[in-house]
Amino acid sequence: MAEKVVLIDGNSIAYRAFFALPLLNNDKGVYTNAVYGFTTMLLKILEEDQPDHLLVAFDAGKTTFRHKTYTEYKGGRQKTPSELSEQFPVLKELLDAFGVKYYQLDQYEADDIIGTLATQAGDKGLDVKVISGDKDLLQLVSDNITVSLTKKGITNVDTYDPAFLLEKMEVRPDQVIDLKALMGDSSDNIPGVPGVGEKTAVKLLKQFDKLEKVYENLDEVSGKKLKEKLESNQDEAFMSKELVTIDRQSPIEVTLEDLAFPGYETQKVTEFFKELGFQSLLSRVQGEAGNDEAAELPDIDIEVVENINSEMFTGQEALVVEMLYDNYHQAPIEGIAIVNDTKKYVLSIEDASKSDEFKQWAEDTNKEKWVFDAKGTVVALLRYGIHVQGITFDLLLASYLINPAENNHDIPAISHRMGENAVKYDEEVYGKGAKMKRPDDDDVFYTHIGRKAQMVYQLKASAEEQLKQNEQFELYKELEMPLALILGQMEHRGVLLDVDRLQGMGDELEGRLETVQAEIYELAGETFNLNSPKQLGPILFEKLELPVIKKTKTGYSTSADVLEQLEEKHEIIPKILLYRQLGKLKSTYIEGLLKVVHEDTNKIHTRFNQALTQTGRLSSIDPNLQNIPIRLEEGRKIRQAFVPSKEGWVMFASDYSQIELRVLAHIAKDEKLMAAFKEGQDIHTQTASEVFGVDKDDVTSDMRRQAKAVNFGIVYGISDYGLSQSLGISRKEAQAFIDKYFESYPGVKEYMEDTVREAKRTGYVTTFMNRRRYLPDITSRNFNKRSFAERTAMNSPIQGSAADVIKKAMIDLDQKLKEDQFQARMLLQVHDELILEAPEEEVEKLKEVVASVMEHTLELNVPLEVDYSYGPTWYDAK
DNA sequence: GTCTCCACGC
DNA sequence: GACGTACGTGGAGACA
Repeated sequence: MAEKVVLIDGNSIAYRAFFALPLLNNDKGVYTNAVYGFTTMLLKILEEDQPDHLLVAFDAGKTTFRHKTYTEYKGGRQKTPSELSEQFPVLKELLDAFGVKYYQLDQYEADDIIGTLATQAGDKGLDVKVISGDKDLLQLVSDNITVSLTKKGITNVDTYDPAFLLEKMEVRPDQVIDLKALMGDSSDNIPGVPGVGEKTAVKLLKQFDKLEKVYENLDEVSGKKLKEKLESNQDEAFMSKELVTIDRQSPIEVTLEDLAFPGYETQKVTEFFKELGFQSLLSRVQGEAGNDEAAELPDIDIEVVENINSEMFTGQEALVVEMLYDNYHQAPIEGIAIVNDTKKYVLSIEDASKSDEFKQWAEDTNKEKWVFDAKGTVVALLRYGIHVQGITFDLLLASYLINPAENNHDIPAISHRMGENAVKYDEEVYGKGAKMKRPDDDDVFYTHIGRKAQMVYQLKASAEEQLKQNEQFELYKELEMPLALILGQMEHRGVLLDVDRLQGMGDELEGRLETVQAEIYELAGETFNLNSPKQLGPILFEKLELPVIKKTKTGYSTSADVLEQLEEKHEIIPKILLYRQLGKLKSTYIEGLLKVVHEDTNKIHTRFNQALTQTGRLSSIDPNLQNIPIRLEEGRKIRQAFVPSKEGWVMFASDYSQIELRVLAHIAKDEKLMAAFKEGQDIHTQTASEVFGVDKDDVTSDMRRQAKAVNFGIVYGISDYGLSQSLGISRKEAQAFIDKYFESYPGVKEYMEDTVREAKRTGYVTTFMNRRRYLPDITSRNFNKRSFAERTAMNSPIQGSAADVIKKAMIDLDQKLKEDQFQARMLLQVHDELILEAPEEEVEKLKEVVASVMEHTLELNVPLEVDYSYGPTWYDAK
């Protein structure tokens, strides 16, 4: 890819920022709004464009060569307010901190500097991006020069390439100057031709192409008045053209090479931000990867150990088991780093796995191990016959609990967030994508993992301190940590897949898909790629002329809800829906699962991500076993391929009934809702009866369906819009439902209001076990952001507390199964249900044990209810 | 490789 | 009236 050059019009952006933002000042009383705005824009460019060359150009002084042509150039402009002009020196300091070059040239404007450099770089075939608020710069647009103009605010831009320019302004880049010459520009005091505005100018240019031609062919101009005006202002027009023409050969003394931008040093920028009081921007540089290469890390003293002996261990060490790939069920262990208060060791997995001393230490419950990702560490080493015990600290889980909104929870990112800089990002050491590999130099590799272990060792104290401060230590230590080990066992154990059965279903689907596909092609009158919405769209909405219901950014929407509305209109529609349904089953579930099944054991080993969701739920990847079909019979049959791993065993599934609504009843202490659960009412019927104001016996199935959707909406925190979509009603009607719901359950309403109020006060919401979710947008002036945050505030405690409940139940159940010496064991968790496998003969006792553990793991002020079932396959456990 | 669209579960 | 609307994962196509 061509190198990227970014040229910023410094004055223009500073002006924009100044006027777009309120007049902020920092604690020293210095105005910083323009600098702040400029910085947000700069950070965005660095993140998104990653320029190889970067320059900020400024205007120099009052007079320019243009004033010789026209003394009134830029006349009548308001003087730059002192609140802004005093920010320019600060802005330049900021650029110095970033290591970004800036330049100004006597008698020239920023435009000319940019024009000259852009032209040079463009000629060399580099990729150029110009950033400004000044439309004049659009004349620079070409195949490899884009110009981004600020819209509202500062970071919001329109990026013009020749096509977009033509679309927006109806001119080519070279016509921009003709356009300005004709219409003038009051802000620069450029006269143009009085009486000619944008419309007329565009019209003239369309007809005559350029200014010179307009005057050569004045006779052909339509309209007497216009002709006169053009005639009498010819000099002004040509002078205007000269004024707005950017000098692309200004005598600049900088070259492209001078503009090389290697990235900034986090340290310097951080310091400067702190000085200016830009607290909110700190996280954007600290989490930034790969920019502090310049600051070489100090060497650390690492001992590469081949002969492991028990003397090495103090009983409190950080342990890092390094793999290059994230699937720890398969990824080879590249090395092991161990750090304690005196030493740093690294070992190869070969040496470690054949060492009795290592195994002894690893499996000794009394020898503390501090790790990053207990689950991955344990599972990876299990493959080498080592069952790690004694893990007392997990940096990954700690970091996740402290703030689930951070999306990067690897050791370097956490370290940087916690103010430690002594470790590189993996990408720097390993590269990324296809080029990712272990460094050829072992020293580099061992140093890297040694540093990681060092970080784990070092950060334990402050991470635990933070958890305690947040009153989350129990959540961490008694819930998530033990759960990690249980999940690890579940993953490692795996679920047996009936591969032949799945294969058989695949073959059958294959045949049916071919048939349906042929029918669709027949009805469409042509063949096309049925999996491509882009190709399907035109067939349905142009060729077959079906009514367009919804559009997407890129074309016609062909989503299921759209197609369902067209079902009656053409017989091709139901076939497409069927094709989609079967195709999904085949590609995602049949082929997808077969792809990841372990070839020796026929088992599937998912990974539960315990440090991802914002609410505290788990997620499942590689494969995702939390979205195996159930709703439609056709898909549900996939579950027949999930079978017990032993002869004479059964699959046993147990799920909470309405756990979220029960949690809601508990938290909100709503009398009616609590009563309904205590009495064992059907909650959807109950809600329908309340919302529609009819007797429970008079609730129709349609009322119940709608009430169910409302309950669903409450649980998931959807908006009136969301509810309107799911019920196919108007937004007003949906809102009416929601209002009615709150009227019916005043306790719920009160809870919702309290929660939002509390979230506004503290900035976060919590669950039963003190899991947190921060909601910075809850005080946003932006209605959408704020509304979303408010719904999140209402919903997260419900969903998150339900997650707490089932997680705790898993710990209790694991304990109980061990205690009572069950052979039965957990395999999967799907948010509100647990799937186990068990010997047939344990089933009777299991029913009772599982249900009672799940129901009583936490006592709420409504009963928790658990349903269970079992059978020879997961399908039968329904 | 990354984005978009679509579809599956809770 | 804004403007994009519960949380996730994954497959396929399109584009670079």
